[in-house]
Amino acid sequence: MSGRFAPRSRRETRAVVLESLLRSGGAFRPLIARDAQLTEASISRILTELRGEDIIEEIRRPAPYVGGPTALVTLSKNIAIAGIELSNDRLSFGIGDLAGTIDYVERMPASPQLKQSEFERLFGNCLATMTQWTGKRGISIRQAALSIPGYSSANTNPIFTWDMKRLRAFLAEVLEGVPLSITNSVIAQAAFHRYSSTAAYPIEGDHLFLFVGHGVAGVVVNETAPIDTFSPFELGHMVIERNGHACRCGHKGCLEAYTSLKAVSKIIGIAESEVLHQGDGFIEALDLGDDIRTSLRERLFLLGLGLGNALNLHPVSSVVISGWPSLMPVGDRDAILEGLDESLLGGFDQDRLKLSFIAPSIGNDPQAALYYAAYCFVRGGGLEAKAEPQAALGENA
Amino acid sequence: MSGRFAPRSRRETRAVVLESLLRSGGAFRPLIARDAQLTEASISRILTELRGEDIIEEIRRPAPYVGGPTALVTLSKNIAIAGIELSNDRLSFGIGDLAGTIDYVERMPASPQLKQSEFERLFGNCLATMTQWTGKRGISIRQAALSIPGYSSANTNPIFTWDMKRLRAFLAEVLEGVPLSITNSVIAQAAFHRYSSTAAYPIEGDHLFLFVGHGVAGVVVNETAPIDTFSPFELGHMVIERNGHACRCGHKGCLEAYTSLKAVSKIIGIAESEVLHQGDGFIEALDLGDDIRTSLRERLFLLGLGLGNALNLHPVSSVVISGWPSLMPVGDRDAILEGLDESLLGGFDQDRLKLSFIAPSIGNDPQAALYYAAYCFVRGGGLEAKAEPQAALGENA
DNA sequence: CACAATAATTACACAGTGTAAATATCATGG
DNA sequence: CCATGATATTTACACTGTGTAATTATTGTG
Repeated sequence: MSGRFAPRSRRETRAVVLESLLRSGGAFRPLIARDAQLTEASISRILTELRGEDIIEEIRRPAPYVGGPTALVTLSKNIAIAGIELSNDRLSFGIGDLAGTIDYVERMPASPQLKQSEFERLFGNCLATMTQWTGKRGISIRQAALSIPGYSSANTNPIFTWDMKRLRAFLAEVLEGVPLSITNSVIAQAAFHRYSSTAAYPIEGDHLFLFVGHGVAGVVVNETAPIDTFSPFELGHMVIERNGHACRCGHKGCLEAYTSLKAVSKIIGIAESEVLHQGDGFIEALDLGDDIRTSLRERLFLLGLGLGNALNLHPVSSVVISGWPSLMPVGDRDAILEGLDESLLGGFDQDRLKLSFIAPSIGNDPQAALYYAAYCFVRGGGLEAKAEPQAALGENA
Repeated sequence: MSGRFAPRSRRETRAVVLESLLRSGGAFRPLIARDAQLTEASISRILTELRGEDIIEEIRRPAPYVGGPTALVTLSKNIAIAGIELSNDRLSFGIGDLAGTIDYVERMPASPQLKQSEFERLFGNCLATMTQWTGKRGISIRQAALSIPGYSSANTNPIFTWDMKRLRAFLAEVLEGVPLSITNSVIAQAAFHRYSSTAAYPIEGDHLFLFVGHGVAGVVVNETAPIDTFSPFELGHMVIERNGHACRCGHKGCLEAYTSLKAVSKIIGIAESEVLHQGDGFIEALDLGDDIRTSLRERLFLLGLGLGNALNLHPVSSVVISGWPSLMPVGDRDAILEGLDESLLGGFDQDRLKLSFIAPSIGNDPQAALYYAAYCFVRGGGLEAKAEPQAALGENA
C-alpha cells in the first residue's frame, strides 16, 4: 500500500534514493524509505548495492531513541565530479565529491564577449591543468557539468551565440568519455540554492527563481519535476519600452538595457565586478546619493514591470530574486512591487505573490555547476550512461 | 532490446496503447506495437484485456499484402464521454464516443462577464437536460471534461475570476461521480487541432500554439509530454505599451486591448461574434477600406511584438496561430513578422522561426473539450480513477 | 492446395518490489 | 550483566509486467 503507482527500473530507484540523500545531505533509513516511497526491504537491497559500489557510506551513528536506526547514510566522498562554470567574467573549473566538498578550483578570466574558438582554447588549457591534478592523484571523474549563461537545448543563446553542435562535439572530444551535462547557469544556480543542503532557502513550493546579473534570467522551479527538465526564462530581452534604450542585442528597450549589472554599475559608478562581490546591504552601506538611489529605484520598477509580464504569461505564486536587487535596501526594493503593480494581472497583492530575496553567491563559482554535476550523477543512478540492460535506443523519451 | 527503459504499470501501458489509437484514429497491431514500444506479445495481452472491457474494437480488415494483419484496431464507439466548453459567448455541452462522433449537443448563451453563481445555475440546467438524454438511453458517461478560457491549476484566471475550489466542489457534487477534468480552452484547442485524427495540422515538433480571440492565449505544445501537463501562456495581459490603451483588466497597454477580437471588431465595424464564425479569407472578401487594413496591420504588428517577447522568454522554433489573424490576407499577416523583428532576440529570421496559421474552429464547440475528455479517459488507461491496486495515496506525484 | 510470409497467441523466464517472518541492535530496568 | 521492549534490517517468497521464443493462425500466390 505504498504511495506509488508506477514501477521503476533499478536505475530510477537508485536515482530516487541517491537524490534524496543529495537533498538531505545524509539521512537514516526510515526517512529515505519515506522520501523514496519504498519499503525498508527495498531500501535495504538498494543500499547494499550502492555500498558495494562505494557510492554511499553508512557511518555508525545510533539515533538517540530506543530501537532507533544505527547508521547514518550519506553520499560517498570517494566519487569525484567536476563542475565547470562560465560566468560572465571567468571560467572556473572545480572538482569535488558528492558530499559537497570542493578539492580543486581553478579560475581564469573570460570576457563576456568570448568567442567560441577562444572558449575552446581556454577550456582546453584549464582542462589540461585539471587532468594533471587528477592524474597525479589517480582520481577519475565520474560526471562533469558545465553551466553557461543563456544555454538552452534549443540552438538559441542570447549571451553566447555559439554553435551548440560544435560545442558539444568539442567537449565530447576533449573530455574523453567523461559524461558531461550542459545546463543554463540560472538552472544550476536555482538548483544549488534551492536543493543543496548547505544553503538556506526562503520558500518551498513552485516558484520563479530570478537572477539579475549580466543578463536577466529566471527559471520556474517545479518542485515535482526533475531539475534537468526545468526550462529557463530569459527575461533580459523582453522589450518593455518601445524605442527605449539601445540594448547590445540590437533592439531597443530591452529589460536588460535597464536592469543588467552593467546598466546599474554605470549608474553607481562602480565596476561591474565589484558590485556583486560585496555582501548583502553593500549598496546601503555605500550611502549613495539621492539621485542615484532614485535611478536605481526606477530600474527596479522596470524590473518589476518585466517580471509582471513574465508572471502574466506563466503565473506562479512566489518569486525568489538573486543578484544586485538583493543587495538593495528593503525600502528601495519596493519599487519592484510598484512595477509589478502596473503589469501583473490584477495588480500586485502580497497575498497572491510572495517575493523573497537571496544574496547572490558570486565568488563561489563553480559551486553551482559542481552541485549540478552531483545532481546529474545521482539522477543517472550512479550508473554508466548505457549500463541499463533494457536501454538501447531509448534516451529520447 | 526494446527502446524503453522504464517499466510501466498496467494502467500506463493501457494508456499508451489507447493514446496511440486516439491519435491515429485506428491502426494495425504492428504499428501500435512500434508506437507504444511494446512487443506483439504484450500488445496481444493488452488488446485482449481492452476488448473484454469494450474499450476497443477490432474490425476485420485484412491488410492488402501477404501475411498482413487481419484486423484494424479502433477505439470503441460504446464508451460515452462528455465535453463541456465555456467559450466567451456560450456554454456548450456535448456527448460523444472515443471515435470522435458527437451524438448530443446543447448550447446556451453565456456572457463573457458570467458570474460564478450564474455559471452554476446555467451549468445545472444544461446538465439536467443532458442527464435526461443519457437517462432515456441508458448511457453512462465515463469521463467528462470542461474547458474554460484562462483556466490554470493555480488560482488565477484572467478571464473568469472565480473561486476554483468552489468550482471544483460544485462540479464534483452535481456530476455525481463522473470523473471530470478541467482545462484551459487553449490547451483543449491545441490538443484537438494537433492530435485529433480528423484535423490537419501544419507542423510537427514542439511549438507554440497561439489563439487570438476574446483573449490572447497560447500553449507550448511539447510533443513528448502528456497534454494534461501543458502549461498555458496567457499573453493577453502583457503590457506592451506603457500608458497605452486601457484594458478591461484595469491596466494600460495590455496586448489584449489592441489585438483581442473585441478590439479588432470595433475597427472592422462588425459584431465580434460574426468575425470568427466566417471561414478563411473572410476578411479579404470583405474588401475593407485602406485605413481599416492599416489599423489591422498595426494590431498584427503589436501581436508580433508581444509574441516576440514571449518567445524570448521561452524559445521555440515554430508557432501556429489560430483566431482572427488566420483570416487575414497573407500579405497583411506579414505585419506580425515586423513586430517579431522588433522584439524577438536576433530579429525575425524565417530559418529560425516558422509561423503557420490554421483557421479557428469556432462553431464546433464543444468538440475540443470532447476531444480532451477522450484524451483524459485514455490517459487513465480506461480504468476507474482508483482502480490501480498499488495506488492509494499517490496521485500527487 | 501447399507454401511463404507475416500475424497472433502462449509458456516460460526475469526484473523489481511488496509482505511477512526472521534476525539484529539498542536503551532501560532489574 | 542480562532479559525486555521497541524499532531496524535482512531475507524468503509471491506477484506484476514484459520480453523471448516456440507455436499456431491467416492470407495471397503459384
